[in-house]
Amino acid sequence: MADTIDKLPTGEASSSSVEASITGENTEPTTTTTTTEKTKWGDVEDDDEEEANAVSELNSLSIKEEEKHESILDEPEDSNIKAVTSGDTPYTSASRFEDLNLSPELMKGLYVEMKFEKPSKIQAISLPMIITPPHKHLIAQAHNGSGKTTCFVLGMLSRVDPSLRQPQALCICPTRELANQNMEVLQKMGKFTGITAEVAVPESNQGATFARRAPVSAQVVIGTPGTLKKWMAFKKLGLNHLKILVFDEADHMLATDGFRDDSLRIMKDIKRVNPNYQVLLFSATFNETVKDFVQRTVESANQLFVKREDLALDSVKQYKVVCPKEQDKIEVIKDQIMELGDIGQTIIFVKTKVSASKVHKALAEMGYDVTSVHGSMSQEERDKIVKEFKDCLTQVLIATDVLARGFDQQRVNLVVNYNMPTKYETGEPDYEVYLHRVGRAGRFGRKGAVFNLLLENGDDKEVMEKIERYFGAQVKEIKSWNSEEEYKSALKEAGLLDE
DNA sequence: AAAAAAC
Repeated sequence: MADTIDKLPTGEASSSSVEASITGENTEPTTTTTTTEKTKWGDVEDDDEEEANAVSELNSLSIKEEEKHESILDEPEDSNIKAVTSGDTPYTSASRFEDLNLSPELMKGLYVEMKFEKPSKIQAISLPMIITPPHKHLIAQAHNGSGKTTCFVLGMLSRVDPSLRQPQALCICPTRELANQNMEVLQKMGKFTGITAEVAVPESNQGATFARRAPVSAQVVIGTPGTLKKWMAFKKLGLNHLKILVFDEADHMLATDGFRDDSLRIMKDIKRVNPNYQVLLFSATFNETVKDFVQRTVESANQLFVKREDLALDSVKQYKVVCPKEQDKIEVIKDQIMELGDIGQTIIFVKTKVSASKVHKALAEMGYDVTSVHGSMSQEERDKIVKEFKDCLTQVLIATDVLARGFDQQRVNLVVNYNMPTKYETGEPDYEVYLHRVGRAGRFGRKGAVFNLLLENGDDKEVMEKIERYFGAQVKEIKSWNSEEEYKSALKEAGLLDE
């Protein structure tokens, strides 16, 4: 992870309003707090990082910060988060990490290693819910780049008993890259705690050596579904002391076209051994279908949701360009992006592994230095390409949706949709994937831009319109696909180019 | 007609 902190949005207090309502007996009005201190976001890893707050007195409920002025800072969590708590446990938003009763070792990790100053919005609200007994389940939605990772990583670390050398916390991720990235965050944040952790992805511990390996003694395990299932099936991962299970990108982990079967299986196996375990579901997106399913599946959970219209990141400007032919998309990338100079890093998303190779080849043949990642590459190759990009050794990365979710590289300022995201079965827009791709830019409130490259013929224009309508987002059109001036003014408007 | 995980 980068230790450098580049420009962080700072500014006067930004506030947002958070509503808390309660299902259950008590319905008390929420209290209002206004944040007036300066806000400074710490360097964030993947999806998030932050801290938590604590639970304070058991008064009524929670949490509400009303706000007035629009924030002048590009804070990703500027919009409302609707909180619904289950039962009568009162929670108070944590405005400081000190409110969370964390161990001194963990606090040191937050301040010294992570360089955090104070909890982000989602952290302030969710951490008390995660940490406070009776440790109810949590379904939490928050914006891309707003600090979700910190919520669940801190949640896991704070719940582990360091003296018990057994797996106690488990985190399931949709890709190996995300598992690795989350592990990096966990090790950094937990650096002074002595808590042990292990990644469970196919690449490690394989083949003949697997059968002979000792059962996991690491206290936190982060991995991908297949490998975790395998470890469990072979009794390498004991569940007896598991007290917390986290699903990163939870909507995808519980979608029928995602990892629902694996996820349900793992939940069931843990529940059989430990009925009182805690489940945390985190994602920036929960469409109505998945939301309904998870609400029925993870019962009596505390819930945090963001309205669809509030989900788009204000700091990331979106544009669309209609290209007459497929080849013109390559021309756009070549003339308008590769020749731009210094605007930070770029990710070009494509639909298939074959397109990834094609686009890569086309640009490479023109002499441009680009790299690409997709799921057919060897794990070593994937790791190498991703690491080079994270180390800023490469500027332009072509990727399939392997990297659509969760991938945290703060220097990504530009996202290009070479192909629009659509659902496999229906051809309908994949709204969630679109939002996640956009979220690869503008991490933690940074400025960014998205160029959607649409083909003149076909469904692209309709797909784009539906996405605009769905999020109520403003997507400006670049009228002439080959007009350098238009791209430049777009990038200036997005704040990526100087006047 | 697919991205991803992994058997």
